[in-house]
Amino acid sequence: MDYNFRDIECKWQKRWAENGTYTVIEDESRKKFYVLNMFPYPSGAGLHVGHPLGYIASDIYARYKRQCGYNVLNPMGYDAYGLPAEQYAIQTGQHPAVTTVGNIDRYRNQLDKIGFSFDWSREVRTCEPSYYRWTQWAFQKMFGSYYDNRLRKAQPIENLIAKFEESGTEGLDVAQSEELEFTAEQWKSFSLKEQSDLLMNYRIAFQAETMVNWCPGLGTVLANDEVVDGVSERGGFPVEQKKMRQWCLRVSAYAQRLLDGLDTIDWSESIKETQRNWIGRSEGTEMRFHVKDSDFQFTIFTTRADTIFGVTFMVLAPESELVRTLTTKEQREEVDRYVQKVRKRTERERISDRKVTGVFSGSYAINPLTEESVPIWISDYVLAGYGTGAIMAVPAHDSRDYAFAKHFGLEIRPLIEGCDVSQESFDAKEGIMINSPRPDQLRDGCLVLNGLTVKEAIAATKKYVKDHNLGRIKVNYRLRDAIFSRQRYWGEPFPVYYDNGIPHMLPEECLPLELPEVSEFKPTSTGEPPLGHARKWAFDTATGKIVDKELIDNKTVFPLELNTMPGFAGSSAYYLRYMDPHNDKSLVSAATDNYWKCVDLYLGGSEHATGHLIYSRFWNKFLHDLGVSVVEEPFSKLINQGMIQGRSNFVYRIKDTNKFVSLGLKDQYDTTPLHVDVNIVSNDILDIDAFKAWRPEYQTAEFILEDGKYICGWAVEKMSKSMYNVVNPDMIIERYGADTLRMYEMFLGPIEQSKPWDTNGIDGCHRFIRKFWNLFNNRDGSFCVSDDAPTKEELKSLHKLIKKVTEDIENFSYNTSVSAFMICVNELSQMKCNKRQVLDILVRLIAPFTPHIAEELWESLGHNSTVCDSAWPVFNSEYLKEDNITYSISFNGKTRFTMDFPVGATQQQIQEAVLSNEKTQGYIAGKPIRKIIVVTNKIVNIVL
RNA sequence: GCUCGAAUGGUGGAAUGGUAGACACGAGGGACUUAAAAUCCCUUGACCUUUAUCGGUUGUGCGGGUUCGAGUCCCGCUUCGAGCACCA
Repeated sequence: MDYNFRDIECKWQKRWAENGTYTVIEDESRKKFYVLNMFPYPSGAGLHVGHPLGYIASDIYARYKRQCGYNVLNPMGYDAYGLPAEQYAIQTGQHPAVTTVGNIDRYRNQLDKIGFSFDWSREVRTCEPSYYRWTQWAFQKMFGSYYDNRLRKAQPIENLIAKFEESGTEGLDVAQSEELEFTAEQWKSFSLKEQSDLLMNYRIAFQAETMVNWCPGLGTVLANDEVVDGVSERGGFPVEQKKMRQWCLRVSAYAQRLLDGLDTIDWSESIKETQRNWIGRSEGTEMRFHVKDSDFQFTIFTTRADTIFGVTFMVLAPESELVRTLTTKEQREEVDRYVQKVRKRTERERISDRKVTGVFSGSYAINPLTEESVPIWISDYVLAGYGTGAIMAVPAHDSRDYAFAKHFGLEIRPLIEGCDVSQESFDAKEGIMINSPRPDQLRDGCLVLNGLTVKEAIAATKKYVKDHNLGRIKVNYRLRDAIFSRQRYWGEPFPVYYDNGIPHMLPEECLPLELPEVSEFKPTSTGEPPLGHARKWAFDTATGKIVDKELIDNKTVFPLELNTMPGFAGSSAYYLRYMDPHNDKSLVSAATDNYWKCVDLYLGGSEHATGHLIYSRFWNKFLHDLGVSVVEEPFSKLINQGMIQGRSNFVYRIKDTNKFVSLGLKDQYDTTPLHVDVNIVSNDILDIDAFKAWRPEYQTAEFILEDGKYICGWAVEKMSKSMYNVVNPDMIIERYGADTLRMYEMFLGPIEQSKPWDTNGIDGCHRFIRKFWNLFNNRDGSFCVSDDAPTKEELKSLHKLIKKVTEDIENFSYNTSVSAFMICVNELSQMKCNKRQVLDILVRLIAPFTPHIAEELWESLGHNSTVCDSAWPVFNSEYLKEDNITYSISFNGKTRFTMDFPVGATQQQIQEAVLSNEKTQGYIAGKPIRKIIVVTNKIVNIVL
């Protein structure tokens, strides 16, 4: 029988589906292993060959683990909410649900052809009520919680309310937006609305007026990680800063735990580093400065407390509340003008144009240590959102302060021995301190930093500030709270209604709150989000039903929230839902959660480093505090598969003609390179007839050939439609089969590396699979496995392979194991090996890589079970042992001759044998041998 | 600017400090064939030498170092990629 991959793959895919081969159930008697891919957003373009790379890699691992006896969970689902479907809906009126389902079907169809071992009975879709019910539930729990810094844990908000009733904010140590102070009496005197507003300062899901990234092009706000270089990640529309009341998640409360957790997980150093940067922990000092001729004081944050004696001015962020208070009458007009001007600048302009600008506030601050007064300036190089929005400026040791001081002619006072600040500031945290004031110039006590190193000086100043109650030691994080509202239709609705402007959670039994139908997907004419179009969008507290909004009476029927949740909401806990996808009592049952625990191997792109991978770690930690997720870190091992880039081809058109010149001759003409569809190019040779048929305007094209061929140029670019370099997996499968595709994707290179797709090399893998098939099948098509005992050489070749493949899979080094298969099959076919004992093992080894052909051959070997349930072969080193070992005898790094020694020869025996060998007789090139070193790897090195 | 990672033939890429370039593509040559496809065999880093074999020199971005021995370890650069970036 010939290798007919189409029939074989079709047959087995059908059989797997019918028999539920990959359905998995919890089984306490077996060890679990949880493999997960980042679930895809089903885009309209379908899959290209880059998408399945990670799925194939994880599928190989999942199948391998299964053969090793693990109970493997390998689920798949869809991140179904997202902007493209909604944009499409706005343009065409097509409901996003319809588009999404269509795309999902297409994805499923494509995925099924590749032969994955997914358990589809556990599929989740984030846009289905039975799924997003638990997204809404988690949000409500966050609303009902605050973060206790002492316990390092989320707590029910009721505990905090009880505390306020008893003793107000006294001795409170909790995560909060701003530090508030009130007594129990004050708390009790507040109105309901005031209490509600105050609690927002502490809740983990809270509403706040914040500066948000407003994207007019998309009509919504965006999270920080959704904004890249001042434009929206999706669509590339400009983003501006705007103050809006929004739902937020207090991710910052978990900053330290998110940082600490990184040390406990097996992720790549680069992605951990990215997260560390994003969290941006910095240890420093907060210091209070009094304002001259006033009782007013304000706080600044610095990491360089040691430079307190070099402070020559202060700077406020233009958006800071302090600006209003500290601007004097005389300066008001100028300051207002400046603040207005700054506000108009977009994020983008700020980044591209870093001119030094600023304005004097008119006030002076008093240095708490020296009582010296220094001017307070306002400039946009200080950010309102970080620290306190105010800084002490030390131009000698901070390049930004330096630039500002030079521009406005302010004093620059160096504090480190030997540093030259005439051209630039000295920012390094090293050197010996000088220029401390004399003790009698200090306000109280004495702090002399002279002679200390920077590090010592920082510590000494911190201690001084603390001891003299001038401020406190403070750790700041760059990580901001996540803005959680989107003014969109296609997302999870908030299970929230409003009573007199006070948000209330829908009762848990009313979940899920389903996304309503709307007449339009655009914002309303009054600027409300799309849900403003929904008629049936009010909550009746008396009946617990969703009713028409005309019935709103603000007594029992209240308006519902019009915002929806952002994309990361649904993807933050989906790995938990896969464990128990049909549970309608809880997100995941305790028993199931306790069995699967966490994802053992997570695969996905590194582009989610500061988005999904932070949010879901945060989300999981919160659930963990609630007692839901038993393990604090959800993904114990993470592999980031590289992007598959496109390999574009070019043709060169001679200017103003319809004539195309081959690559090697193009320099002789004035040409324009044009992208040409890679699917009509083979080995960079253009299929001229296909090219003429490709576009009507090329029908009459003429060509200047070299050697009778048209050679195309090429370049590596992103795989995209507009570059005509998209390669579709369906097409590859049609031509070579899924097994070849799987092998080739793994063969391309290390899984973590980005690399261009080049269909040219695929023949090698296809040839290999045919060769493998031919070990079992004669040329004439007959099955030809013999029951003879295998030879020593055959077993050696086989066991070398078992060892290599097992190690490689464990190390995710699939490309080298594909090579190992090729070598082994080559050797075996040269030995004409068709022994059952060998082939039986070979099939089991290759099954994770090429499951279809493996099943087919496994069946023809006479097994009744599937090969995916067979045992992983055991390596036996006995077969690799040799009688004699050939040593290379070398000096000066060159092999001079070889000698054979029996296995187990001692170092001394070898040395003596080499010394007395007839070729040396103790001398080489007339010089006596000084030293003989026996190197493990069959090499003996001689030193003269 | 700070942090992390990388650099090996025409290409993708192999090498626990131990014979660099496995494996594959591409290229060249050959066998089979009316021809094509398919299959199989040989050559393939560069340079020198030779009719050919044999042989030699050189070679992993650059410059040093450690070592009997360095693509691999250490120090100093260069280039490329990624992340963060007026974060005080």
